[in-house]
Amino acid sequence: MRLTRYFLPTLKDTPREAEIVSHRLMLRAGMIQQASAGIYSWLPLGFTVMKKIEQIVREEQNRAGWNEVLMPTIQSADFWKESGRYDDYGKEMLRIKDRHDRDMLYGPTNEELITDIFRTHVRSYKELPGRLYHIQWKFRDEVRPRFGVMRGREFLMKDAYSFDIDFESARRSYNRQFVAYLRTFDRMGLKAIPMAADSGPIGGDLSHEFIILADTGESEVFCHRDWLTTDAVPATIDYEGDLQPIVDACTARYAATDEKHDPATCPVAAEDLVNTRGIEVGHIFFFGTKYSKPLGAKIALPDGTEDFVQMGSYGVGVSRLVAGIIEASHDDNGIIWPEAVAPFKVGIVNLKVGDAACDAAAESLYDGFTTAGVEVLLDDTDNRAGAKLANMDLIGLPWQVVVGPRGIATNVVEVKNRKTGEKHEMSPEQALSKLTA
RNA sequence: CGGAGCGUAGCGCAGCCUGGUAGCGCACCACACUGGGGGUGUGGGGGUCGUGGGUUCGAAUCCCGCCGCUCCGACCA
Repeated sequence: MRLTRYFLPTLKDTPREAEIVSHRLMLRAGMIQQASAGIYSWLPLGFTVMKKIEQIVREEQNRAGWNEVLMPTIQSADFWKESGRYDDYGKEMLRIKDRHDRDMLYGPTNEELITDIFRTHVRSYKELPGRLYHIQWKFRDEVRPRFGVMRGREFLMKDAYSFDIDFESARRSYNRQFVAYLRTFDRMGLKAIPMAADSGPIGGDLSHEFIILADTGESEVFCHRDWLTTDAVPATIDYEGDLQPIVDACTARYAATDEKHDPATCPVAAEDLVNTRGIEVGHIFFFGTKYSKPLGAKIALPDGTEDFVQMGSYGVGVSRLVAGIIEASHDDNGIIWPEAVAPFKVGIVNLKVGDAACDAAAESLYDGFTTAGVEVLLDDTDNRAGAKLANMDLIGLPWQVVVGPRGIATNVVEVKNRKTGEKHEMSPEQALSKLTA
């Protein structure tokens, strides 16, 4: 992509409304534009990153054995009346009426719809486990949206659901998601810690929030010091095998949200306990027959009797992750994208557009990267050098290749690693082979 | 939903207290000089001062209503 043809409205000044760093940087880097309170338009750079995150989530859900579907954003209130939640949900649910005066709503979540899909088509235990997910926009009319897309009213979320014959089987579904989440966040360059979370009225230990540590996080969390230095993600995973040892190993190391943490019973010595803040990027839990019962989702058992199906649900805040990754990865100059979610891998800066040698070298590099299938952004604008370099740091592409008249005279460009700040001079050919390897 | 604050050019702000017909920086346009970390000069363009009403000879400024947005708290992916 050439910057002269790319819609990237970066800002030098920080818009006043933005308080936390990810919100500031997303606005400054031209990723989003606020449409109204808690509702945002996604501009090209932000949209690209969000799609990359979405794709990683999708790949890992598929790998874990879930089938992707797509349920609508607008739902009939009928299902919610059936589950009893139409009255319970309160003002967070956006209620609307269609032209026939029917009660509709913009879905804040999808248990009702997914359960309806399941009950319509699945009659026998032989078809279990049922494993479906979708990635769809949600709307929750938060009293107080804040922090940009971190707590928007409209947000993109992956929600997966499982249907099992009994608790042991449900636990296996749960473990698959647990492990899939470890992989998902790890691929995005995040250390997401699974923390024991409030499991609500169902009880039991099958509820974990996946939290990335950040000072600006909304949740207060407690974890063992070892979490700060260890990596919990196994290199290879056999989803058909027994995942319990992996989950056990992970949950053996203490980590809990404040609602679950109790100093009186905490097994970790005070000097080993870290009390910090975090951002919830995922939440998995088992809720048994909470929805299958009111909605009548029953299956035939081997002995010919019927029973309600055991359900779990598993959410990842896709749009929130865009902000979460920035919170976890930035410096004073701007964003530092982990390569897996970077909008472009390489940014070429032509310091002197119009200079024949610089233009030729920059174009040649651009063609080389493009041909090699490396996503590249070429700054071919005629801004000043300082502005271009500052802008490139701001948008945080992992690698910068700086082409200037001084270096190109001796066939040298500068390759900079955005994260470490390391700069190395080399020929354009070497830069190409280094970054396409 | 309690508390606080803010709406003046695309962005950041001043002007308001003490009413007299709107200004600064950045950005934008033109030209010149410049050119390796957000340049310099000259000349331009752009604003029903959130909105409705009131007071007044006169309202961005004073008064009342409404709308929007943000922050702190309680609640949530």
